[in-house]
Amino acid sequence: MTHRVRRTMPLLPISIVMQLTELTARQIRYYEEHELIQPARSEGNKRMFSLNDVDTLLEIKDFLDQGINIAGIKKIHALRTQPKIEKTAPQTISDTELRQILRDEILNSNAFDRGGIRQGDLSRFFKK
Amino acid sequence: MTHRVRRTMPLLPISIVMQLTELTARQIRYYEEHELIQPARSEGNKRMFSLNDVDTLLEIKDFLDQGINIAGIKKIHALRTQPKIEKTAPQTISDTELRQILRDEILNSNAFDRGGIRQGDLSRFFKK
DNA sequence: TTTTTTATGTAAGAAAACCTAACGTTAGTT
DNA sequence: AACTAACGTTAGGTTTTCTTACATAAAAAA
Repeated sequence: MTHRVRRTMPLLPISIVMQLTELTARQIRYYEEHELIQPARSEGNKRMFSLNDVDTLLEIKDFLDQGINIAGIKKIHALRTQPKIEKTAPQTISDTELRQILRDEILNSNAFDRGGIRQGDLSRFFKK
Repeated sequence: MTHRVRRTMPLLPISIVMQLTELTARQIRYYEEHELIQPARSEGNKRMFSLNDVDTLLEIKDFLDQGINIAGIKKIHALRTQPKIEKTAPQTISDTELRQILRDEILNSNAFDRGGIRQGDLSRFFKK
């Protein structure tokens, strides 16, 4: 009967997530509104975030810094969670959309002199 | 400037800690009152717990189940955080106290048929 | 260059969560 | 019988979070 804490367990209130990600509450809610994250809710309707949610938010932040817009990030997420291309279900991403995303990526890839391209890696927050 | 999340970082509100430990808010506050834990506080004075705090609470729960009282647990904690016996600073634990603690331990050690004697191990909550 | 859209800021009012303080309770101890 | 330890419970107040709505700057589109 012992439940288990995982990276998917809703543990953190929005105030802590704000600290961890340096995002405002408005931003976090906006990203949820656009279905980039789906934080759990407490009984009283308060958002409760998992470590994975924080990971995703850090990733979103990184992508936004790279000039990719929310629509683009949404597609990228979709591509990752459902990367199998079945012939029964045709892809919802048009060629033009995909090309636009990639073009944005390339155009902005060296706009800033940043280090690695690891996005949304929560592990960098952990010491031990 | 990147801050880091550690096991000592205050992340969790009391409601989540209640779920993780299956303790009531009253119990948790009571243990703090008796200095078994020292959770951080938010700007607005709300308790914020670290993973280490949760660990400690699980340990406290285990000890209480074993029949050790709060005073005893407090001593045990003190013995662990300051286990060096300097001749300059004499121990504050009397022999009678120590014997009482050990006697309680022995008397209750097989009162229930439980498995290992690992106390307060948060790691058992983590899957990956 | 206007117009629209995107990604936010900000404010208001309500509700949930948490706080301290205080008194009640129950099982053990003295 | 009286006391203590370890809570439960209630009350009133404060903090945090919620939704909704309107404002805005910069970028994109027309």
